[in-house]
Amino acid sequence: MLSIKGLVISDANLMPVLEEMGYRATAPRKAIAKLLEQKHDSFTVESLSEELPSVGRATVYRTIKLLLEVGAVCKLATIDGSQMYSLCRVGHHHHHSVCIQCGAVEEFRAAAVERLISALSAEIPGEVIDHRIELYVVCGFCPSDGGK
Amino acid sequence: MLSIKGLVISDANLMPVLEEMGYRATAPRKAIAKLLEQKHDSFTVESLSEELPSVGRATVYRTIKLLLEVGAVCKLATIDGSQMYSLCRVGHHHHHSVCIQCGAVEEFRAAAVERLISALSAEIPGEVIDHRIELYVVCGFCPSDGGK
DNA sequence: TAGGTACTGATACTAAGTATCATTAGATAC
DNA sequence: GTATCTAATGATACTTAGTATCAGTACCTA
Repeated sequence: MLSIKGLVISDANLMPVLEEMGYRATAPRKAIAKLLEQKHDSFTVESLSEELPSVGRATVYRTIKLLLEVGAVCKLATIDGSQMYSLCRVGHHHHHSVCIQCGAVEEFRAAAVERLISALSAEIPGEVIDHRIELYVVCGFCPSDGGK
Repeated sequence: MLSIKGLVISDANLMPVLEEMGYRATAPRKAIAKLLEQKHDSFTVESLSEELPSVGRATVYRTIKLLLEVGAVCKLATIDGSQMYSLCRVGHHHHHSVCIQCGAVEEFRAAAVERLISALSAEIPGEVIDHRIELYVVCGFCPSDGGK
C-alpha cells in the first residue's frame, strides 16, 4: 500500500462496485475480480483470460469493459504505444507511472499537473477538454539498466 | 503554419529524410509521403491505405513503421484509448493536442512540462525514463458542443 | 544497360476486441 | 423450496490493426 503526499491508495474491492451499479454477482465476475484485486502491475485482457481458463474469453473482455466504464480499471499506453490495463485504486482523476521493466503501475495525483494543464490551456488554440499523462519509470524493485 | 511561443512549426518534407537514412526513393513511398505532407489531422494506417489504392496495404504499414522509426511520424492515443498516427512537424521532443471532433493535431513544447516532469521525478518512486502527455481539445475550427 | 538487392504486393497469419445467439444461472416472487 | 424472468455466459464467427512470407519488380550503381 502506497501513499504519495498524504493520499492513501487502498486495496480495491471490485464486486461491490459492480453490484452497486446493478450488475449481478456471477461466478465468472467474482473470479475475475478476485484475480484483479491481487494484481499490482499492468495486464492485457488476453493474459487475464489465460490465467482464468474456466472463464470464457468473451466474458473476460466484457467484464473488463464494465470495469472500465465503472472506472475501476484504466486503459493505459505503454512506452511503445501499445495498450495495457491496470486496476484503479483511487476513484478519482489520476495519472500513472508504469515500470518499463516489470509493468508495475503506480497511480499519482499532483496539483502541479492540474496547474500545468490550466497554464497550457491558455497557450493552446481551442478548449482543453481532457488530458492524459503517463510516466515511464524503472521502479524501485527493478535494476536500472546498468548493462547499457 | 503555427507558432507557439516562438517555435515555428514548418511543413514536412518526408522523402529527403528517408533518403538520408539510406532508404530508396520508390514510387509507393513518394505517394505516401506526398499524401502525408498534406495531412494536418491524425490518421490510421488503414485510412491511409484506402486513400492510396494503388499502393499495397503491407507497403503502407511498412512505410509508416519506417517513418515512426525515423521520427517523422508519431503514434498517439485518442481520448478513448485507441491508436492514431500523426505527422511530426518538429523534429525534437514534443507533445500533442488532439481535437476530439475533427482529429486535428497540433504539436507543442513547453518548458513548463519538462519542469513538471522533473518535479514529479522527485516525488515518484523509481527513475523516470520517459513520459507521454496528450491534451484533448475542441479546436478553434470545431463548434464546442452547444447541443449538449 | 546490366545486375544485385532493396522493395513491393498478394496473401496468409497473429493479436485485440466485438457481435451473435442458444443456453445457463442469479435474483426475485411466490 | 421452486418457478420464472432476464441478465449473463461461452462458443463461435467476425472485424480491425498489424506482421511474416515470398516470389516478382524496380531502384540505384557501376
